[in-house]
Amino acid sequence: MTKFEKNTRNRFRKPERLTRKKDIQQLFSAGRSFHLHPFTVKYLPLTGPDVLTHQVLISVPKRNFKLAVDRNRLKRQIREAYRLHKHRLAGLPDKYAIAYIYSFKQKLPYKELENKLIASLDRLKNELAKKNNAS
RNA sequence: AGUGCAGACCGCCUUAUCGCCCUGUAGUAACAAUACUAUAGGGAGGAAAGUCCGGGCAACAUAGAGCAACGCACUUCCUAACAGGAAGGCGCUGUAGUUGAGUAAAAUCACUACGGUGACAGCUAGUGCCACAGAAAACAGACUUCCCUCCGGGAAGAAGUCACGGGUGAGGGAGGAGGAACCUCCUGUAAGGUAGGGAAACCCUCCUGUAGGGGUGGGAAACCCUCCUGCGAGGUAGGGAAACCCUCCUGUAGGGGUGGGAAACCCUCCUGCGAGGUAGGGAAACCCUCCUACGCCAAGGCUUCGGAGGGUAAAGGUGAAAAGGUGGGGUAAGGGCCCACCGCCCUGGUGGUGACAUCAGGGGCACGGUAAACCUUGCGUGUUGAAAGACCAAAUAGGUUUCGCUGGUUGCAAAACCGUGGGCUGCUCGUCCAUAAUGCCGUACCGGUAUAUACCGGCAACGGCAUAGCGAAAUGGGUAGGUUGAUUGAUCCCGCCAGUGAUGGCGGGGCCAGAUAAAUGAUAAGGGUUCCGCCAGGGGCGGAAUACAGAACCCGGCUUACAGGUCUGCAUUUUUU
RNA sequence: UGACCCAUGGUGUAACUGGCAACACGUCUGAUUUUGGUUCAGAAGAGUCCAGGUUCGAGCCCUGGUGGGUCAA
Repeated sequence: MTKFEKNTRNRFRKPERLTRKKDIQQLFSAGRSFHLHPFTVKYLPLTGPDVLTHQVLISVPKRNFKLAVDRNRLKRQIREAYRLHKHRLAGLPDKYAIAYIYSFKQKLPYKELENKLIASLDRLKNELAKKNNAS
């Protein structure tokens, strides 16, 4: 157990974000993915000695939302929801790079976003657990 | 109070919980770096947007000048700079004014006041374009029209028509006479006259012309002959006018009066005569002007068409636009041909820093529009942009070039020490790491062969060369990171001063985001503002809305988007005083 | 972040130096055929992405905006 997961307060700091360009390219070229209504989720195991936690990337395409204000607000709301519910991913042996892509053309209220994100987190955990058992 | 326009400004607030980014302080991980924890402070905009201009900053380039390319364009000022701003000029335009001109009243023009608006250098530097229509679309002149002259009187441009048109026209002068008729003489003209008889009105006769009619006249016909009737030989025209006549006045002679008076004489009436009158009227010869029949003279005239030569550009109604405009004079007709006013151009004076304004003189006018057409003129711009650029470390990885080193002592060896080189992200100290060959040539030396020259071998000394290794530096390329650039600035607030103002100066105070796959969020509660509905009228309850929009190196502008609100000015409407 | 291009009938494209927005396919109607296709004849269908300006006149020139696309890294 790392010190980040030990923390009972739901924080979301810099190391939990996916920032390395190489990792991002790797994730988008080799990662597995599934779709759950507003989100498209991609994930890939992370390797390396420095990895202490899952790393998350949140993206809202410019194609669907022209105004920067709308994109920023959606990303902030998704990040807030992830911050409050990321503990549902605890207990996995490996650490993963995860990309949340909001692929819906209309804005959703925060409550709905939160519910959908919880569902997507549960499904992600199940898929990962299944994969580990199989291997 | 409402509405509209213009300008300036604000552009939701508070609390709690969970979070994010930056900075300071303290603590923990030995220091540092870094991370975590605690705590304090700060954390999107008027447009952060579009990326349309301008600058700072940085790298590279650069002798100077020019060309090209791009941009700008009324003036002066502000500014680091600008395509920005301020003030002004000019053009266009809105409202108001009774101020002036103008009109019947208006329209309209000018002026004044308050605004709005303009990519506002140059088409009298050049080139290009101006569809259709129209005679013509830009050197003005071709066409139509208009005007003049000529093309013909017995010859010719053609045809038609008419004697209509142009002159002359009741001539002029001298003598006789009051004057006319009349007579004599003279004279002018292209022509310039009015039959005979009678005194004359007028009548008669004749000639001629013309119009109409008749003829059992002629003739083939054209036409001729003849007869009858009508017309023509001046004017009811205008003005003047002698003789003469009448009236009146004056004079004179005679006469009358039952007029006056003593008388002289006076008054009045009648008649005659003569002379006269600035008197009145009539009369008309005649004169002047005008008109005119027939005749006469000259010549054809007029109209239309055509031809030749010339004048003119006013007219042509088309077009978005037509060759200065309006009016008058002038002309054969016209024209800036001339003139007045307006416009335009040139020159000069005055005022203004200047754009420009105004005044005077000159030019008669050449100058259509289009430069958001090419272009010309003036001014400006080196190129590239923070993913620019600078620094650091890693993989002790490679390429190329240059330089340096590949030693010494102890020791059997391992190893140690000295020296040398390098690292520890600036220097010193300190500490750590490395210190790894061989060949060839020459010189000297040693050994051998050899009488000597010479030859062979060795070499731990010196010098040189080659390869290899190690190190450093430079350079070029690749991979993935970090720090910096990068937040104290053409800064913000307040006050004073200068300036019409944009703005600038001085003084005091403040520090106000700094992310980098990229920070401002979520939840809850309350409030504010606006609108709607209900209760009801101070107010309360409920519902809805709360815009446009998110920093990315930093500034100055412009443009675009925007719920709602505040202030100021102007205009207008209503109510109250 | 920087550089650049495009927008015209339902679709794909023209319109040269500013002067009546053209062509093909498609659609519709009629003819030919037993019917369909082919073929032939004819017709309809736009005001040029939006707003403003320059000009007598704008698809074209200028300014601002909207949408779409390409390139460099």
